[in-house]
Amino acid sequence: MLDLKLVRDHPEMVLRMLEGRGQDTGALARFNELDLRRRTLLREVEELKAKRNAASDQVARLKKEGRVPEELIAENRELSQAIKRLDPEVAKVEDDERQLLSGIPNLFDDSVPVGDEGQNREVRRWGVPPEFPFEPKNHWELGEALGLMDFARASKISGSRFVVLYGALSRLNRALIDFMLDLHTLGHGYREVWPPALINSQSLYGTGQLPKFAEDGFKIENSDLWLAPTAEVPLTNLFRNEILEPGEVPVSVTAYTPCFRAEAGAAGRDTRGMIRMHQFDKVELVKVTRPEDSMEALEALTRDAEEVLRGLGLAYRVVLLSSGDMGFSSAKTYDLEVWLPGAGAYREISSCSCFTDFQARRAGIRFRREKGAKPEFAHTLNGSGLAVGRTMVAILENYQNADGSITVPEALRPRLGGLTAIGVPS
RNA sequence: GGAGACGUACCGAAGUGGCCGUAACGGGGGCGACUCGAAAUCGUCUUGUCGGUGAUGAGCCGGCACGUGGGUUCGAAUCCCACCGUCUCCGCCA
Repeated sequence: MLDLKLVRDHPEMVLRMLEGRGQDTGALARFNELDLRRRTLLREVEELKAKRNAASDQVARLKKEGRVPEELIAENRELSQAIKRLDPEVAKVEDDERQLLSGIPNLFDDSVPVGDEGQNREVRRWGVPPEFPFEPKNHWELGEALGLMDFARASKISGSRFVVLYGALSRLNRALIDFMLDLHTLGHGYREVWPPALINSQSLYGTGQLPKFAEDGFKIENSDLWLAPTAEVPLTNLFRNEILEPGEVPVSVTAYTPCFRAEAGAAGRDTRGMIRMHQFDKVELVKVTRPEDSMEALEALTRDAEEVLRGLGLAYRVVLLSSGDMGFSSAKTYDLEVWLPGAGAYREISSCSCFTDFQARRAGIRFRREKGAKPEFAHTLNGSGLAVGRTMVAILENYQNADGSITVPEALRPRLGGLTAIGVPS
């Protein structure tokens, strides 16, 4: 959520942002109208309340003297009735304004290229896409041929966009989670967290998934709980409505969770394979920083995510997203795209974003610079470190051999009991 | 799931219709005094938010907040209702 006063006093900034994101700018005019109306009403009702409070004190004083000021009480009754009429009106306008404001996306950083997807900018590449003396296969062809990846039975159990993994692939999935968590905790100084995977609507509101993106989530029936779409939600909401003391900032936390997404708008896209699932595993990185440190923290967080790909020897590139391609809450986003030989393309495997104070304002995440100082909104960041399913996809496609077996990346071998290849008796 | 108790500031906790909300009392923390320094002691300060007015500062004026939301009342932390959470006991259970 943007700062109310910023929207009020600097509409030109908001306008530029909405245009850059390719969004309807009408919200701004509606906001001004509502804000003016709210403040007018508020003044009116607050004046009445001040009068009533003063009169009530007066009643108390007179009663103490043994008098019963019938007239004053009658006057006050009328004041109260007027307040009772106005209060719901104020509440309604406040609610409308909040709803409108919470539907306005975040301002984007000056370094973000303005425009649509075509303006996305590759900032660096790492590694060399492997050459194959044969036609490289898709991960699902490889996985199914090995008998270790089963979409048919997943569909029987659950439906489309689910997968069953067996044996070495199931173990590879587990090893990847372990590898990533160890790298980030032991190597990059993150604190490991094991959070809930069912999340209440307040928390989803705090990170910006609600109210705008309700159709992307799975909601539990007869309950206020949702399946977590990403560990970003529980990790960031760890600090919701809290004031962090000077020594506690910056915060770096990481968690593995299963993630659940309805993929409502993705009909027909990535229908085959493990790229776009209703359920997938992800290791997430979250940071909470002081405002002046957040852009540098985004660079650090992105590098932390890149380290996973480097450790696994997977070629990738880093893409700075344009204003029109960025997420709703983000001020600046780097996507990590891994090379997939089966697809012959770089595909997103991590998205690292700085949300400035946008989530912090919604979620009430604040900090103090010094003991006793006034609390300020912190900045929040997150990134995938990495999406586990897509990492497995990348390993299968990049490490495939002519006979359909998969070489295990060196870094993972200790976690797979020394296994060097999947699919051939060694 | 059933029964009971509880929810007030950074922590503990008092307050049972107005003189009780920065909010008693205790602790913690900041600043100061004493001290060569420290401890002990003493003094003092320690919520946030919205609106108005200032300059988007300081200050001042006002509204709101005693888990959340309603209700009763001229007036609610206090009485009533619903919901949420915590604890204890019982039941069930990986």
